[in-house]
Amino acid sequence: MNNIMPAKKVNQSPGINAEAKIKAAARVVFHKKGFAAARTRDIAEEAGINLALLNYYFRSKEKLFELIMFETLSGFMQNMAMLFNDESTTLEKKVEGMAEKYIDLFALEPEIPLFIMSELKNNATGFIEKLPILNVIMKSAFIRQYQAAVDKGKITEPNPLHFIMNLMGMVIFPFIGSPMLKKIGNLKDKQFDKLMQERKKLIPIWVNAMLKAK
Amino acid sequence: MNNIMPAKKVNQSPGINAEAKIKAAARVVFHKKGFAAARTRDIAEEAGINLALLNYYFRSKEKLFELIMFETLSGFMQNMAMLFNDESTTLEKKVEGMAEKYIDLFALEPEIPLFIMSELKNNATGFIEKLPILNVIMKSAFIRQYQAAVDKGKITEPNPLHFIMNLMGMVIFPFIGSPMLKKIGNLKDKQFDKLMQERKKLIPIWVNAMLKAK
DNA sequence: TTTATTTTTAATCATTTGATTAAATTATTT
DNA sequence: AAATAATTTAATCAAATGATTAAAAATAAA
Repeated sequence: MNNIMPAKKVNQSPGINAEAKIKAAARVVFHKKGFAAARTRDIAEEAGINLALLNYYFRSKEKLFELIMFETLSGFMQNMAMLFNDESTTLEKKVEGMAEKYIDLFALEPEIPLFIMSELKNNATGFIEKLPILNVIMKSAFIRQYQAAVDKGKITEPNPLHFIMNLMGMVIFPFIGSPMLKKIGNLKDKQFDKLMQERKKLIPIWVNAMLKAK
Repeated sequence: MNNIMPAKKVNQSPGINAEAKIKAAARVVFHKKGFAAARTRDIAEEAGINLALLNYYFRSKEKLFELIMFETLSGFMQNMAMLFNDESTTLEKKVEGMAEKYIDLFALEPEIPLFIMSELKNNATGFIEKLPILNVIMKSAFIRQYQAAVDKGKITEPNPLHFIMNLMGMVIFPFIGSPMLKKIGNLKDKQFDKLMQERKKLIPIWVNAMLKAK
């Protein structure tokens, strides 16, 4: 049969690279609807291509999803890995970096947090196990610095996981709960965005205070 | 004479029970998979009833979902409304109450937070608009107490929405991010549960420190 | 009992949806 | 240009899925 993987090719005249258009469309649709609610026809329409092309280039909805999921997860983790393993910065600077990088990222693509958390719960293709970064976080420079600060009495809570939960909760949750939060605060999108920008500076201050609380 | 004792399916539950069984099963399946990924056949199987019964009692998958969603949301909001509007307790006590009630709730049903946030994003049936509670939170006793504390200089951040985001983030996010957090911390379910129990006491301490940070 | 009503089931329908095929079109190579 | 290869499309398939129907079974009413 003709289950031939298509050759890469420079495509110039009619529409630009159809494969790239499908991938970009898949990213949009999957992020917006999640795997289960996304239809291949949605993706084809978003990409402006014939439905058969999707299977021609990516073989199946599952394969295409795995690609998008892996790229999305990698983008998400890259920031974390960089910041956590930077030996040259203080704990405080790492928190500032986390807040700034992630709020910038999610301000551009607000659907990423809920997408990642939802699809990781299913973990249909074992994504969690395929993320080596997660295994080394607890051995990162960040964790060593945290432990040292605990030993010196500069941080009250000895378990760094609580700290990670709090930091991620403060940074990520507003994007996950935005529909509810916008309703509670009667916020337009612009006002919400402004709040998120404020949080880039506020979260490090709050976190600093928390670390010394007892 | 009627000596026919039909030993057919006497032990099968009667009808008024079937409706309740379907509803309970729908709650389990919808919470676990979300609306899009849940199949009516999943629900029928979970309930141990014939598929046609689902439509007989609830007319459609959508109608059944709306029922479950509404009940789940109401349960979620009830705690919040009670605590926010209690004139007799201090801000600090309200925070303690929030942490305790919600962690207890989510420890029993850990899928609720992600379920609610995911389905609210779609907001297919306008759930958000149908929740009057959300409209009155900003006029609650909690908010008045917050503003008073800001005026007295006891709280640094003037916008109570930041506070709500932080509190919800710290309480709710760990349940939303549990697959990732369990992997990072190499935690078994029991260890994770223990961390959540710890947070009932820790969150009020952290929040207290945050409020005075500057 | 007998009749009527409610509940349950098996079978089936109609639509949706992921995927395939064969042909048409476009591009590249000779 | 002719031949070959790559890309795209229209048409269709097959399975999944929400929903319906008609009949059977159980229950209540007479």
